[in-house]
Amino acid sequence: MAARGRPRTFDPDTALRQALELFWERGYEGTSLKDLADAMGIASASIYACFGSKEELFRKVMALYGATSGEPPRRALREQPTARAAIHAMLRATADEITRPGAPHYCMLILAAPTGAVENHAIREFLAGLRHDQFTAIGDRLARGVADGDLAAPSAGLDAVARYYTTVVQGLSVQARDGATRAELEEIITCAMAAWGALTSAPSHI
Amino acid sequence: MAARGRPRTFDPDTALRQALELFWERGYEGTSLKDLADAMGIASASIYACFGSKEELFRKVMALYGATSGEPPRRALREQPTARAAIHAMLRATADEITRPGAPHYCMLILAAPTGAVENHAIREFLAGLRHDQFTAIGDRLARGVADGDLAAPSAGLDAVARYYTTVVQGLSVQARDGATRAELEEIITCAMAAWGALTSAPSHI
DNA sequence: TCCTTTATTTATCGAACGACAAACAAGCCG
DNA sequence: CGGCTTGTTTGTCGTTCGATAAATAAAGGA
Repeated sequence: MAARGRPRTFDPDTALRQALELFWERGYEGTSLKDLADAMGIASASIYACFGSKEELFRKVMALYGATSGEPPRRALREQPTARAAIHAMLRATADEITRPGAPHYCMLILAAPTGAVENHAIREFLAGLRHDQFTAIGDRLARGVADGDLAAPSAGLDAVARYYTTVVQGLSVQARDGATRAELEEIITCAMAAWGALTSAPSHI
Repeated sequence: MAARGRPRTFDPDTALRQALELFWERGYEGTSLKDLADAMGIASASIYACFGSKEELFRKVMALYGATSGEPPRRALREQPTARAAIHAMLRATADEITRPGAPHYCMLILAAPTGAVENHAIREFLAGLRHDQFTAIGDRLARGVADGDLAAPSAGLDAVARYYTTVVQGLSVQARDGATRAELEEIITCAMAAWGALTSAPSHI
């Protein structure tokens, strides 16, 4: 418990946030250890001592990212009363996050490392796993809607609808990256939600 | 006209196709000149002599990519008789291309270089421009539908609908990258087209 | 034939890459 | 204090990066 040895001269949480900023700006392979060390204000050897390696640092960065930027969409899915409202609010929360002033306009899960050198295959798998979690969360929320009675089992299949809205989330990220405004994302979301009525047969009293 | 000097010992078109394969597998930054030279069967100096630089080679690769993989979706937009059929066929042609056996399952315009090092900004801008062309082509096709009388001007706005279907195309690429099958992409497309009726008010006799 | 032109080979450039070893510094504990 | 533990600094490891200069090779034209 007691602090043995020489104390750290930097705050790991602060350094992690600075690493997040840089990885977010440039993606995984586009960010070098020298860039990171400069931005974090420490030597690269301290990165290894504190965080393990570039890859482990990135994984910790993504944990922070998920706990911050990922929370509003997750909360929307969790707290909205109906499946339809949850999906709609999740899309809007996503749009908020990927057009936030002062941060890069895209979702790191989707665009931080979609392709790259062979030796970074593990990172791509890691991100693909997180994307699969997104899909699962959406599918689970739809299933809850069925259980709650606010959503009739869609004729298209729950998985198909979940995959569709996952696709919209992922497409939104590319749109934001290409400079789409929050208002333009809202229009896209309106279009995407226009499919809801045809996809589902929600009881009319909801 | 006459072939002056020592003739080339390799076929630039073949070499370009081999470069396309490698860039497609690994993205722009993930592919090194050594990788390219090995795959193309020539020395890196010959790449510079024939193609200029890594960046110029990539631009030529993308021209080839657009002329081959890009053609079926473009043809769908061009040749289908109504806007609705054109959008639907374009989405299905896209799905065909990004699940083609023997090729990576994603669209290079979207995922070959969405993020990266600062010095490769020009490449990202280049790809962003090609993505904008996609959006424009979709918007133009919708406008033609209005002119042809098979599509009433959508209340949501033509641009919004065009941006929506562009978003779906881009999301499909991430889905394919994550292992979605052609059948699963078809389900997504069905969901995306389910919005059409609500977005537009096509004359019922079409 | 020899000159010009173009292509290929070979070798290498300086810089940056991720990663780490060794030496030094700063705290607690006995 | 003197040892122990931990963090930081410094320097450098071997590799790879994109890019090119110089030397060699193979064709046509005079």
